[in-house]
Amino acid sequence: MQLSCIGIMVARMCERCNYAEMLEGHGVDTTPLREAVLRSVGDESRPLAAAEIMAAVRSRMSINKVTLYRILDLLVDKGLVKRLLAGDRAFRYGMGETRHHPDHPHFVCSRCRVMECLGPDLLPVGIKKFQTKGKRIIKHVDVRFEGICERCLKAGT
Amino acid sequence: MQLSCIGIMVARMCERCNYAEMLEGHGVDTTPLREAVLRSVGDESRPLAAAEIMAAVRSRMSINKVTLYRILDLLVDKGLVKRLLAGDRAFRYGMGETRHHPDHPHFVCSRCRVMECLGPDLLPVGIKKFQTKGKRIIKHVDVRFEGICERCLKAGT
DNA sequence: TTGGGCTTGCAACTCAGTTGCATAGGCATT
DNA sequence: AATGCCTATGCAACTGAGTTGCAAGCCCAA
Repeated sequence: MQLSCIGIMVARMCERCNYAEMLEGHGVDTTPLREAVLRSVGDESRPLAAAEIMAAVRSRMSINKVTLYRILDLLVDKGLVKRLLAGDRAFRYGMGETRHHPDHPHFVCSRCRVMECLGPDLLPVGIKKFQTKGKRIIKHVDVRFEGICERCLKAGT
Repeated sequence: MQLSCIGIMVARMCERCNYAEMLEGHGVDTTPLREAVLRSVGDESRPLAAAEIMAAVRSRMSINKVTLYRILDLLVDKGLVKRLLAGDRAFRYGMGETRHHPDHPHFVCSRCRVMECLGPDLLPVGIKKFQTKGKRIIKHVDVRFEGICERCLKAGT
């Protein structure tokens, strides 16, 4: 990460330009903090709690917690980021759906509360074609697997 | 509800005896408060937030909020009650799985945050046979539909 | 009757997130 | 340059849901 935008082409796309573009593409003016928050979420393979995002952003610049929550609200609102439930009191934040990030279920370890992304293939077939049974409107489905993660299995008795 | 245990047989089972029996059956000594809490959860068709359970119990007897949370912890621990996520910061509590209450997905209205139970038939086929892919152990799957409920659809523009 | 183990209550606390203001920068208009 | 406005950020104080620590009160057994 932190690849130069005008450097030679490398395997990974220039994330820096990318995140700024993503913001603009969703009608959000980019600011250094917004970009840093989105980058912190996007550079991780698993959804993070606000406190983890704050630590990640603070490793590079200074940010107030209120600002962080406001930026997260904004990004969730614009669909760039998804607010996820892990089963404890803290929300997790992961990248919103795009071509590169298709909808997928999550796994939460009930011991260490870490949340992981599962492959979209683990979304049970047919779950996308849920009916609007009754007179309610169904907009999303959220599939959450719970159990013990690999690390805890290795570590614990 | 509140049918007499020694009265004539009516369509519904004697809930009073039932809840006490359920407690004992799960190795929990019954007390008036525990029974009242379990009844409040069991008599509802939808999962309730702690505050709603408190109101329901208090309509019949007095209870302290700490006691309520401790009883809920106990019931969840013993499997009599299930702690559910609605998308806001408050847990919901619904009856645990039994022969009469099979596993089922839930619906949450993103406008009024009310949670409803959906039929077990709405659990996408095959979701029960999820693999223990990788080296993690998967214990539960939680399927949550989100959208706008019937009441809000009628009420709102 | 002494002691231990439960259940319940009260007060104070925690944690994650929110609200209400103040400040500071940017841009447009005068 | 001065004025006004609009947005982004920060600080302090607050909120809501749940938790912790400790003190009764009660029951049963030794």
